[in-house]
Amino acid sequence: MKRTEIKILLNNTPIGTELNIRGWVRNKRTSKNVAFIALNDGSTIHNAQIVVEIAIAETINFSKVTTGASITVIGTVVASQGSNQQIEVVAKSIEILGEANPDEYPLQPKKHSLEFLREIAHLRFRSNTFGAIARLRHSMIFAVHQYFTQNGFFNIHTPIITGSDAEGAGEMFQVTTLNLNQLPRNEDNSIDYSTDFFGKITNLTVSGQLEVETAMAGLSKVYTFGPTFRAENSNTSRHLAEFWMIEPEVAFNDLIDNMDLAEDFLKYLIRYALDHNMDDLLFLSDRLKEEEKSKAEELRSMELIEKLKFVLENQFARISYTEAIEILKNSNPNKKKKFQYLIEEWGADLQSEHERFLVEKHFKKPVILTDYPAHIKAFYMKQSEDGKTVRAMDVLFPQIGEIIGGSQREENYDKLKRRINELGIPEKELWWYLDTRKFGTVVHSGFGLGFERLMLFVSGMTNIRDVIPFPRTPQNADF
RNA sequence: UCCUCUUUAGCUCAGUUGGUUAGAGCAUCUGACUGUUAAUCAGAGGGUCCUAGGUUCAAGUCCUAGAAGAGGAGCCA
Repeated sequence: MKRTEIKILLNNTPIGTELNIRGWVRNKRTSKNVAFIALNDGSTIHNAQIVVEIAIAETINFSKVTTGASITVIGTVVASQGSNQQIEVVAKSIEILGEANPDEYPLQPKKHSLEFLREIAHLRFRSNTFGAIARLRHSMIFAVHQYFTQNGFFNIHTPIITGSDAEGAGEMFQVTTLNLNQLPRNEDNSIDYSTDFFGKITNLTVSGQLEVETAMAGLSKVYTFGPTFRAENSNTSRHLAEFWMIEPEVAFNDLIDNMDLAEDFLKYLIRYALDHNMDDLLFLSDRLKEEEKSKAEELRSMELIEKLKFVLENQFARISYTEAIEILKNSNPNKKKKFQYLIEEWGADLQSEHERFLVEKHFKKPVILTDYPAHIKAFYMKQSEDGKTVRAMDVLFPQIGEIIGGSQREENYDKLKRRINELGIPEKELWWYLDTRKFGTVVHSGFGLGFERLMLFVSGMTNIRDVIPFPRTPQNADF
Protein backbone atom coordinates (compact mmCIF):
# COMPACT_ATOMS: atom_id res chain seq x y z
CA MET A 1 0.00 0.00 0.00
CA LYS A 2 1.20 3.48 -0.83
CA ARG A 3 2.37 5.56 2.12
CA THR A 4 0.19 8.40 3.37
CA GLU A 5 2.05 11.29 4.97
CA ILE A 6 0.98 12.10 8.49
CA LYS A 7 0.28 15.69 7.48
CA ILE A 8 -2.24 14.40 4.93
CA LEU A 9 -3.67 11.94 7.42
CA LEU A 10 -4.32 14.66 9.98
CA ASN A 11 -5.65 17.20 7.49
CA ASN A 12 -8.52 15.66 5.63
CA THR A 13 -8.71 11.89 5.82
CA PRO A 14 -12.27 10.57 6.28
CA ILE A 15 -13.08 8.20 9.13
CA GLY A 16 -12.92 4.59 7.96
CA THR A 17 -10.09 5.10 5.46
CA GLU A 18 -7.58 2.29 5.40
CA LEU A 19 -4.06 3.51 4.92
CA ASN A 20 -0.36 2.96 5.44
CA ILE A 21 1.77 5.36 7.43
CA ARG A 22 5.47 5.14 8.16
CA GLY A 23 7.71 7.06 10.45
CA TRP A 24 9.79 7.12 13.58
CA VAL A 25 8.43 6.27 17.01
CA ARG A 26 8.48 9.25 19.33
CA ASN A 27 6.92 7.55 22.31
CA LYS A 28 5.07 4.38 23.24
CA ARG A 29 2.63 3.99 26.11
CA THR A 30 1.39 0.57 27.08
CA SER A 31 -1.27 -0.76 29.37
CA LYS A 32 -2.76 -4.21 29.77
CA ASN A 33 -4.96 -4.42 26.71
CA VAL A 34 -3.87 -1.64 24.45
CA ALA A 35 -0.80 0.38 23.55
CA PHE A 36 -0.36 3.81 21.96
CA ILE A 37 2.42 4.85 19.63
CA ALA A 38 3.16 8.47 18.84
CA LEU A 39 4.50 8.33 15.29
CA ASN A 40 6.17 11.17 13.39
CA ASP A 41 7.35 11.29 9.78
CA GLY A 42 8.53 14.90 9.66
CA SER A 43 5.77 16.05 7.33
CA THR A 44 4.30 18.00 10.24
CA ILE A 45 5.12 18.85 13.84
CA HIS A 46 2.15 16.70 14.89
CA ASN A 47 2.35 12.99 15.62
CA ALA A 48 -0.10 10.34 14.53
CA GLN A 49 -1.51 8.31 17.37
CA ILE A 50 -1.43 4.61 16.56
CA VAL A 51 -3.69 2.39 18.64
CA VAL A 52 -2.34 -1.14 19.02
CA GLU A 53 -4.62 -3.81 20.40
CA ILE A 54 -2.90 -6.56 22.33
CA ALA A 55 -3.68 -9.13 19.61
CA ILE A 56 -1.84 -7.03 17.03
CA ALA A 57 1.08 -6.36 19.36
CA GLU A 58 1.52 -10.08 19.84
CA THR A 59 2.07 -10.59 16.11
CA ILE A 60 5.42 -8.79 16.26
CA ASN A 61 8.29 -8.30 18.67
CA PHE A 62 6.49 -5.37 20.24
CA SER A 63 9.18 -4.66 22.83
CA LYS A 64 11.43 -3.59 19.93
CA VAL A 65 9.04 -0.79 19.07
CA THR A 66 10.97 1.79 21.02
CA THR A 67 11.59 5.51 20.81
CA GLY A 68 13.53 6.14 17.61
CA ALA A 69 12.60 2.91 15.82
CA SER A 70 11.14 3.19 12.32
CA ILE A 71 7.91 1.33 11.64
CA THR A 72 5.27 0.93 8.98
CA VAL A 73 1.64 0.66 10.01
CA ILE A 74 -1.43 -0.41 8.07
CA GLY A 75 -4.60 0.57 9.83
CA THR A 76 -7.95 2.31 9.84
CA VAL A 77 -8.68 5.94 10.60
CA VAL A 78 -11.10 6.32 13.50
CA ALA A 79 -12.35 9.20 15.62
CA SER A 80 -10.13 9.44 18.66
CA GLN A 81 -11.45 8.65 22.11
CA GLY A 82 -8.66 10.72 23.60
CA SER A 83 -8.80 14.47 23.80
CA ASN A 84 -5.43 15.45 22.35
CA GLN A 85 -6.22 14.52 18.77
CA GLN A 86 -9.22 14.38 16.49
CA ILE A 87 -8.39 11.12 14.79
CA GLU A 88 -6.13 8.16 15.31
CA VAL A 89 -5.16 5.02 13.43
CA VAL A 90 -6.14 1.60 14.74
CA ALA A 91 -3.40 -0.74 13.57
CA LYS A 92 -4.18 -3.87 11.57
CA SER A 93 -0.55 -4.71 11.11
CA ILE A 94 2.77 -3.27 12.20
CA GLU A 95 6.21 -3.97 10.83
CA ILE A 96 9.44 -2.79 12.39
CA LEU A 97 11.63 -1.31 9.66
CA GLY A 98 14.63 -0.36 11.78
CA GLU A 99 15.20 -0.89 15.47
CA ALA A 100 16.74 1.74 17.73
CA ASN A 101 18.51 0.17 20.70
CA PRO A 102 17.20 2.14 23.70
CA ASP A 103 20.51 1.78 25.52
CA GLU A 104 22.24 3.66 22.71
CA TYR A 105 19.61 5.93 21.18
CA PRO A 106 20.20 9.34 22.74
CA LEU A 107 16.86 11.05 22.12
CA GLN A 108 14.29 10.61 24.85
CA PRO A 109 10.66 11.62 24.94
CA LYS A 110 11.55 14.66 27.01
CA LYS A 111 12.94 18.09 26.58
CA HIS A 112 16.60 18.15 25.64
CA SER A 113 18.92 21.09 25.88
CA LEU A 114 19.81 22.76 22.59
CA GLU A 115 23.49 22.28 23.43
CA PHE A 116 22.99 18.53 23.69
CA LEU A 117 21.05 18.42 20.43
CA ARG A 118 23.92 20.26 18.73
CA GLU A 119 26.23 17.43 19.76
CA ILE A 120 23.93 15.00 17.96
CA ALA A 121 23.21 17.21 14.97
CA HIS A 122 22.71 14.14 12.79
CA LEU A 123 19.76 13.03 14.93
CA ARG A 124 18.24 16.33 15.88
CA PHE A 125 16.05 16.41 12.76
CA ARG A 126 13.94 13.96 14.77
CA SER A 127 13.32 16.46 17.55
CA ASN A 128 10.24 18.67 17.56
CA THR A 129 12.23 21.86 17.74
CA PHE A 130 14.68 21.13 14.98
CA GLY A 131 12.00 19.55 12.80
CA ALA A 132 10.04 22.79 13.06
CA ILE A 133 13.16 24.79 12.26
CA ALA A 134 13.95 22.64 9.23
CA ARG A 135 10.45 23.01 7.79
CA LEU A 136 10.48 26.73 8.46
CA ARG A 137 13.90 27.06 6.88
CA HIS A 138 12.68 25.36 3.73
CA SER A 139 9.69 27.66 3.63
CA MET A 140 11.89 30.72 3.89
CA ILE A 141 14.23 29.48 1.15
CA PHE A 142 11.25 28.95 -1.12
CA ALA A 143 9.74 32.33 -0.22
CA VAL A 144 13.00 34.11 -1.08
CA HIS A 145 12.98 32.69 -4.60
CA GLN A 146 9.26 33.27 -4.96
CA TYR A 147 9.51 36.91 -3.92
CA PHE A 148 12.24 37.66 -6.38
CA THR A 149 10.61 35.68 -9.17
CA GLN A 150 7.33 37.53 -8.70
CA ASN A 151 9.18 40.83 -8.80
CA GLY A 152 11.12 40.21 -11.99
CA PHE A 153 14.51 39.31 -10.52
CA PHE A 154 16.90 36.72 -11.93
CA ASN A 155 18.90 34.42 -9.70
CA ILE A 156 22.62 34.47 -10.41
CA HIS A 157 25.02 31.80 -9.20
CA THR A 158 28.11 33.75 -8.26
CA PRO A 159 31.34 31.79 -7.76
CA ILE A 160 32.10 30.05 -4.49
CA ILE A 161 35.81 29.96 -5.20
CA THR A 162 37.09 33.42 -5.81
CA GLY A 163 40.38 34.64 -7.18
CA SER A 164 40.05 38.13 -5.82
CA ASP A 165 40.94 38.98 -2.26
CA ALA A 166 39.72 42.54 -2.58
CA GLU A 167 36.21 42.09 -1.30
CA GLY A 168 37.23 43.38 2.08
CA ALA A 169 34.52 41.60 4.02
CA GLY A 170 36.71 39.72 6.44
CA GLU A 171 39.17 36.88 6.75
CA MET A 172 38.99 34.25 4.03
CA PHE A 173 39.44 30.50 3.82
CA GLN A 174 42.15 29.66 1.35
CA VAL A 175 41.48 26.99 -1.26
CA THR A 176 44.49 25.03 -2.48
CA THR A 177 45.56 21.67 -3.82
CA LEU A 178 49.20 22.24 -2.87
CA ASN A 179 50.78 19.73 -0.51
CA LEU A 180 50.98 21.72 2.70
CA ASN A 181 53.82 19.56 3.97
CA GLN A 182 55.92 20.31 0.93
CA LEU A 183 55.12 23.74 -0.43
CA PRO A 184 56.79 24.80 -3.67
CA ARG A 185 58.95 27.88 -3.09
CA ASN A 186 60.13 30.76 -5.21
CA GLU A 187 63.74 31.88 -5.00
CA ASP A 188 62.84 34.45 -2.31
CA ASN A 189 61.25 31.61 -0.29
CA SER A 190 57.71 32.85 -0.89
CA ILE A 191 55.20 30.19 -1.89
CA ASP A 192 55.01 29.48 -5.62
CA TYR A 193 51.33 29.45 -6.44
CA SER A 194 51.88 28.97 -10.16
CA THR A 195 51.61 25.23 -9.61
CA ASP A 196 48.49 25.50 -7.47
CA PHE A 197 45.24 24.34 -9.06
CA PHE A 198 44.24 27.76 -10.37
CA GLY A 199 47.77 29.03 -10.73
CA LYS A 200 47.14 31.71 -8.14
CA ILE A 201 45.87 32.24 -4.61
CA THR A 202 42.18 31.41 -4.34
CA ASN A 203 39.71 31.65 -1.49
CA LEU A 204 36.13 30.81 -0.59
CA THR A 205 33.82 33.71 -1.26
CA VAL A 206 32.93 36.18 1.48
CA SER A 207 30.30 37.86 -0.69
CA GLY A 208 28.82 37.48 -4.14
CA GLN A 209 28.19 41.18 -4.42
CA LEU A 210 30.96 42.27 -6.74
CA GLU A 211 30.16 39.53 -9.24
CA VAL A 212 26.42 40.01 -9.01
CA GLU A 213 26.86 43.72 -9.75
CA THR A 214 28.20 42.73 -13.15
CA ALA A 215 25.00 40.74 -13.77
CA MET A 216 22.94 43.71 -12.62
CA ALA A 217 24.60 45.77 -15.35
CA GLY A 218 22.77 43.80 -18.01
CA LEU A 219 19.80 42.10 -16.39
CA SER A 220 18.75 45.03 -14.17
CA LYS A 221 17.26 43.02 -11.30
CA VAL A 222 19.31 40.14 -9.97
CA TYR A 223 20.05 38.33 -6.71
CA THR A 224 22.34 35.70 -5.33
CA PHE A 225 21.46 33.20 -2.64
CA GLY A 226 24.45 31.13 -1.81
CA PRO A 227 26.90 29.94 0.80
CA THR A 228 29.31 32.47 2.21
CA PHE A 229 32.46 31.83 4.19
CA ARG A 230 34.16 33.97 6.78
CA ALA A 231 37.25 32.77 8.61
CA GLU A 232 36.76 35.24 11.45
CA ASN A 233 37.39 33.90 14.91
CA SER A 234 33.90 34.90 15.97
CA ASN A 235 32.44 33.11 18.96
CA THR A 236 28.95 34.52 19.26
CA SER A 237 25.37 33.36 18.99
CA ARG A 238 24.95 35.22 15.70
CA HIS A 239 28.04 34.35 13.64
CA LEU A 240 28.88 31.31 11.54
CA ALA A 241 31.97 30.51 9.50
CA GLU A 242 29.67 29.13 6.78
CA PHE A 243 26.34 30.79 6.26
CA TRP A 244 23.87 31.60 3.50
CA MET A 245 23.43 35.09 2.19
CA ILE A 246 20.88 36.70 -0.09
CA GLU A 247 22.16 39.63 -2.12
CA PRO A 248 19.81 41.48 -4.44
CA GLU A 249 21.26 44.13 -6.73
CA VAL A 250 19.04 46.47 -8.73
CA ALA A 251 19.93 48.83 -11.55
CA PHE A 252 18.43 52.34 -11.42
CA ASN A 253 17.61 51.99 -7.68
CA ASP A 254 18.84 54.67 -5.32
CA LEU A 255 19.12 54.29 -1.55
CA ILE A 256 15.43 55.04 -0.94
CA ASP A 257 14.41 52.35 -3.44
CA ASN A 258 16.87 50.04 -1.73
CA MET A 259 15.28 50.61 1.68
CA ASP A 260 11.82 50.09 0.20
CA LEU A 261 12.97 46.80 -1.30
CA ALA A 262 14.58 45.62 1.93
CA GLU A 263 11.51 46.40 4.00
CA ASP A 264 9.06 44.90 1.53
CA PHE A 265 11.22 41.79 1.15
CA LEU A 266 11.54 41.18 4.90
CA LYS A 267 7.82 41.70 5.43
CA TYR A 268 7.02 39.31 2.59
CA LEU A 269 9.14 36.61 4.19
CA ILE A 270 7.59 37.09 7.61
CA ARG A 271 4.09 37.08 6.14
CA TYR A 272 4.95 33.91 4.24
CA ALA A 273 5.94 32.18 7.46
CA LEU A 274 2.73 33.26 9.19
CA ASP A 275 0.65 32.08 6.21
CA HIS A 276 2.37 28.74 5.69
CA ASN A 277 4.05 27.59 8.90
CA MET A 278 1.62 28.38 11.68
CA ASP A 279 1.81 24.88 13.23
CA ASP A 280 5.57 25.12 13.60
CA LEU A 281 5.44 28.75 14.73
CA LEU A 282 2.92 27.87 17.44
CA PHE A 283 5.22 25.12 18.67
CA LEU A 284 8.25 27.42 18.63
CA SER A 285 6.23 30.11 20.39
CA ASP A 286 5.26 27.73 23.20
CA ARG A 287 8.85 26.56 23.47
CA LEU A 288 10.02 30.15 23.76
CA LYS A 289 7.42 30.99 26.39
CA GLU A 290 8.58 28.02 28.44
CA GLU A 291 12.18 29.15 28.11
CA GLU A 292 11.39 32.72 29.07
CA LYS A 293 9.64 31.71 32.28
CA SER A 294 13.03 31.50 33.91
CA LYS A 295 13.94 35.03 32.84
CA ALA A 296 13.20 38.23 34.70
CA GLU A 297 10.05 39.97 33.49
CA GLU A 298 11.80 42.95 31.93
CA LEU A 299 14.14 40.71 29.94
CA ARG A 300 11.34 38.75 28.31
CA SER A 301 10.64 39.40 24.68
CA MET A 302 7.30 39.70 22.95
CA GLU A 303 5.49 36.47 22.14
CA LEU A 304 6.80 35.13 18.82
CA ILE A 305 3.72 35.40 16.61
CA GLU A 306 2.76 38.74 18.12
CA LYS A 307 6.29 39.95 17.40
CA LEU A 308 6.15 38.83 13.76
CA LYS A 309 2.77 40.53 13.27
CA PHE A 310 4.06 43.65 14.95
CA VAL A 311 6.92 43.92 12.46
CA LEU A 312 4.50 43.40 9.58
CA GLU A 313 2.14 46.11 10.72
CA ASN A 314 4.65 48.83 11.44
CA GLN A 315 6.84 50.94 9.19
CA PHE A 316 10.51 50.54 9.92
CA ALA A 317 12.03 53.68 11.39
CA ARG A 318 14.43 55.35 8.95
CA ILE A 319 17.06 57.68 10.31
CA SER A 320 20.49 58.83 9.30
CA TYR A 321 23.62 58.02 11.23
CA THR A 322 23.87 61.69 12.15
CA GLU A 323 20.35 61.68 13.62
CA ALA A 324 21.15 58.47 15.47
CA ILE A 325 24.20 60.05 17.04
CA GLU A 326 22.04 62.97 18.25
CA ILE A 327 19.47 60.60 19.76
CA LEU A 328 22.18 58.56 21.44
CA LYS A 329 24.07 61.59 22.69
CA ASN A 330 20.96 62.86 24.46
CA SER A 331 19.81 59.44 25.66
CA ASN A 332 19.57 58.56 29.32
CA PRO A 333 22.13 55.75 29.21
CA ASN A 334 24.60 58.11 27.61
CA LYS A 335 23.98 60.94 30.08
CA LYS A 336 24.09 58.57 33.02
CA LYS A 337 27.17 56.89 31.58
CA LYS A 338 25.45 53.50 31.39
CA PHE A 339 26.86 52.79 27.95
CA GLN A 340 30.18 51.06 28.00
CA TYR A 341 31.17 53.22 25.04
CA LEU A 342 29.84 56.74 25.47
CA ILE A 343 28.77 58.66 22.40
CA GLU A 344 30.72 61.87 22.28
CA GLU A 345 31.20 62.89 18.71
CA TRP A 346 30.14 62.29 15.14
CA GLY A 347 32.22 59.63 13.44
CA ALA A 348 32.26 56.97 16.11
CA ASP A 349 31.26 53.49 15.02
CA LEU A 350 28.07 52.37 16.70
CA GLN A 351 28.42 49.50 19.14
CA SER A 352 25.88 46.71 19.72
CA GLU A 353 24.61 48.48 22.84
CA HIS A 354 23.80 51.60 20.81
CA GLU A 355 22.01 49.69 18.08
CA ARG A 356 20.03 47.82 20.69
CA PHE A 357 19.08 51.04 22.43
CA LEU A 358 17.75 52.52 19.20
CA VAL A 359 15.79 49.42 18.20
CA GLU A 360 14.60 48.06 21.53
CA LYS A 361 14.24 51.16 23.69
CA HIS A 362 13.92 54.27 21.55
CA PHE A 363 11.95 53.22 18.45
CA LYS A 364 10.74 49.82 19.67
CA LYS A 365 10.65 48.50 16.09
CA PRO A 366 13.09 47.72 13.26
CA VAL A 367 15.30 50.64 12.32
CA ILE A 368 17.09 51.43 9.09
CA LEU A 369 20.19 53.49 9.69
CA THR A 370 21.57 55.35 6.68
CA ASP A 371 24.36 57.65 5.57
CA TYR A 372 27.24 56.43 7.68
CA PRO A 373 30.63 58.11 7.81
CA ALA A 374 32.62 56.95 4.80
CA HIS A 375 35.62 55.85 6.80
CA ILE A 376 33.74 53.04 8.58
CA LYS A 377 32.18 51.60 5.43
CA ALA A 378 33.28 49.65 2.34
CA PHE A 379 34.97 51.15 -0.74
CA TYR A 380 32.11 50.55 -3.17
CA MET A 381 29.49 52.66 -1.41
CA LYS A 382 28.08 55.78 -3.06
CA GLN A 383 29.88 58.88 -1.87
CA SER A 384 27.59 61.70 -0.82
CA GLU A 385 27.93 65.35 -1.80
CA ASP A 386 28.88 66.27 1.77
CA GLY A 387 32.14 64.43 1.22
CA LYS A 388 31.88 62.76 4.61
CA THR A 389 29.19 60.12 4.35
CA VAL A 390 28.24 57.27 2.08
CA ARG A 391 24.81 56.08 1.02
CA ALA A 392 24.88 53.02 3.25
CA MET A 393 22.02 51.39 5.07
CA ASP A 394 21.87 48.84 7.86
CA VAL A 395 18.59 47.25 8.86
CA LEU A 396 18.61 46.61 12.60
CA PHE A 397 16.26 44.10 14.21
CA PRO A 398 15.53 43.56 17.90
CA GLN A 399 17.84 40.99 19.58
CA ILE A 400 19.61 40.15 16.33
CA GLY A 401 21.13 43.50 15.46
CA GLU A 402 22.24 43.94 11.89
CA ILE A 403 20.12 41.65 9.71
CA ILE A 404 20.81 43.53 6.47
CA GLY A 405 23.76 45.60 5.36
CA GLY A 406 23.58 47.41 2.04
CA SER A 407 24.09 50.58 0.10
CA GLN A 408 23.70 52.53 -3.06
CA ARG A 409 26.89 51.78 -5.00
CA GLU A 410 29.37 54.31 -6.33
CA GLU A 411 28.67 54.32 -10.07
CA ASN A 412 31.13 57.07 -10.94
CA TYR A 413 34.26 55.50 -12.41
CA ASP A 414 36.70 58.16 -11.23
CA LYS A 415 35.32 58.42 -7.71
CA LEU A 416 35.31 54.66 -7.29
CA LYS A 417 38.84 54.33 -8.60
CA ARG A 418 40.04 57.10 -6.31
CA ARG A 419 38.49 55.39 -3.28
CA ILE A 420 40.06 52.05 -4.22
CA ASN A 421 43.45 53.69 -4.39
CA GLU A 422 42.93 55.58 -1.12
CA LEU A 423 42.30 52.32 0.66
CA GLY A 424 45.26 50.63 -0.96
CA ILE A 425 43.13 47.96 -2.61
CA PRO A 426 44.96 46.42 -5.61
CA GLU A 427 43.19 48.07 -8.55
CA LYS A 428 44.30 45.53 -11.11
CA GLU A 429 42.37 42.78 -9.29
CA LEU A 430 39.18 44.78 -9.77
CA TRP A 431 39.53 45.72 -13.44
CA TRP A 432 36.40 43.79 -14.32
CA TYR A 433 34.44 45.43 -11.51
CA LEU A 434 35.59 48.88 -12.63
CA ASP A 435 34.50 48.02 -16.18
CA THR A 436 30.85 48.08 -15.00
CA ARG A 437 31.39 51.81 -14.35
CA LYS A 438 33.44 52.34 -17.47
CA PHE A 439 30.83 51.05 -19.90
CA GLY A 440 27.26 52.21 -19.52
CA THR A 441 27.34 52.85 -15.81
CA VAL A 442 24.04 53.21 -13.94
CA VAL A 443 22.86 54.20 -10.51
CA HIS A 444 22.32 50.97 -8.60
CA SER A 445 21.82 49.59 -5.12
CA GLY A 446 21.73 46.33 -3.24
CA PHE A 447 22.12 44.66 0.10
CA GLY A 448 23.05 41.45 1.85
CA LEU A 449 20.62 39.59 4.08
CA GLY A 450 22.06 36.97 6.41
CA PHE A 451 19.68 34.06 5.92
CA GLU A 452 20.38 32.51 9.32
CA ARG A 453 19.78 35.86 11.00
CA LEU A 454 16.41 35.99 9.31
CA MET A 455 15.82 32.47 10.60
CA LEU A 456 16.70 33.59 14.13
CA PHE A 457 14.10 36.30 13.96
CA VAL A 458 11.33 34.26 12.41
CA SER A 459 11.88 31.20 14.61
CA GLY A 460 12.54 33.07 17.85
CA MET A 461 15.64 30.93 18.40
CA THR A 462 18.51 32.70 20.11
CA ASN A 463 21.58 30.82 18.85
CA ILE A 464 22.43 30.82 15.16
CA ARG A 465 23.85 27.29 15.50
CA ASP A 466 20.30 26.05 15.98
CA VAL A 467 18.85 27.42 12.75
CA ILE A 468 21.29 25.75 10.31
CA PRO A 469 21.53 21.95 10.07
CA PHE A 470 25.28 21.61 10.46
CA PRO A 471 26.85 24.76 11.91
CA ARG A 472 30.48 25.57 11.19
CA THR A 473 32.13 27.67 13.88
CA PRO A 474 35.72 28.06 15.12
CA GLN A 475 36.99 24.66 16.30
CA ASN A 476 33.86 22.89 15.12
CA ALA A 477 33.28 21.24 11.75
CA ASP A 478 31.75 17.97 12.94
CA PHE A 479 29.35 16.00 10.76
C1' U B 1 40.77 37.22 20.22
C1' C B 2 39.11 39.44 25.24
C1' C B 3 35.87 39.21 29.82
C1' U B 4 32.49 36.17 32.87
C1' C B 5 30.27 31.59 34.04
C1' U B 6 29.75 26.24 33.57
C1' U B 7 31.65 20.94 33.29
C1' U B 8 28.96 15.24 38.68
C1' A B 9 24.65 8.71 35.90
C1' G B 10 22.19 8.18 28.92
C1' C B 11 19.64 13.46 29.72
C1' U B 12 18.58 17.72 33.19
C1' C B 13 20.61 18.93 37.68
C1' A B 14 21.51 18.87 43.55
C1' G B 15 25.86 17.93 46.43
C1' U B 16 26.57 22.23 53.13
C1' U B 17 32.67 24.68 56.27
C1' G B 18 37.26 19.71 52.72
C1' G B 19 35.32 14.27 56.42
C1' U B 20 31.69 7.27 56.13
C1' U B 21 29.58 3.63 50.70
C1' A B 22 28.35 10.63 45.69
C1' G B 23 22.10 11.76 45.31
C1' A B 24 17.18 13.25 42.72
C1' G B 25 13.85 13.56 38.48
C1' C B 26 13.49 11.73 33.66
C1' A B 27 15.37 7.75 30.42
C1' U B 28 16.60 2.24 30.42
C1' C B 29 15.30 -2.80 32.35
C1' U B 30 11.57 -5.99 35.25
C1' G B 31 6.64 -6.23 36.99
C1' A B 32 1.58 -4.09 37.75
C1' C B 33 -2.41 -1.34 35.48
C1' U B 34 -9.64 -1.46 31.25
C1' G B 35 -7.94 4.20 26.29
C1' U B 36 -2.82 6.50 27.14
C1' U B 37 -1.13 11.88 25.92
C1' A B 38 6.51 13.60 28.06
C1' A B 39 0.64 8.02 31.14
C1' U B 40 0.69 6.24 36.23
C1' C B 41 2.45 2.87 40.36
C1' A B 42 6.35 -0.56 42.48
C1' G B 43 11.29 -2.37 42.10
C1' A B 44 16.32 -2.89 39.77
C1' G B 45 20.70 -1.67 37.20
C1' G B 46 23.63 2.54 35.95
C1' G B 47 29.51 7.07 38.08
C1' U B 48 37.26 7.90 35.02
C1' C B 49 32.74 13.77 39.66
C1' C B 50 36.13 17.14 32.03
C1' U B 51 41.87 16.22 31.83
C1' A B 52 46.82 16.69 34.10
C1' G B 53 49.40 18.29 38.17
C1' G B 54 49.41 20.25 43.29
C1' U B 55 47.91 21.38 48.72
C1' U B 56 46.08 18.07 52.72
C1' C B 57 45.76 12.76 57.43
C1' A B 58 41.58 13.31 53.90
C1' A B 59 39.53 16.59 47.55
C1' G B 60 33.34 16.17 43.66
C1' U B 61 34.52 20.41 47.06
C1' C B 62 40.69 24.24 47.68
C1' C B 63 45.03 25.91 44.14
C1' U B 64 47.60 25.92 39.03
C1' A B 65 47.51 24.75 33.87
C1' G B 66 44.78 22.87 29.84
C1' A B 67 40.23 21.21 27.12
C1' A B 68 35.11 21.65 25.91
C1' G B 69 30.43 24.34 26.29
C1' A B 70 27.49 28.86 27.30
C1' G B 71 26.64 34.29 27.84
C1' G B 72 28.65 39.08 26.64
C1' A B 73 32.27 42.19 23.61
C1' G B 74 34.93 42.90 18.97
C1' C B 75 34.48 41.61 13.60
C1' C B 76 30.01 41.32 10.57
C1' A B 77 25.35 39.10 7.67
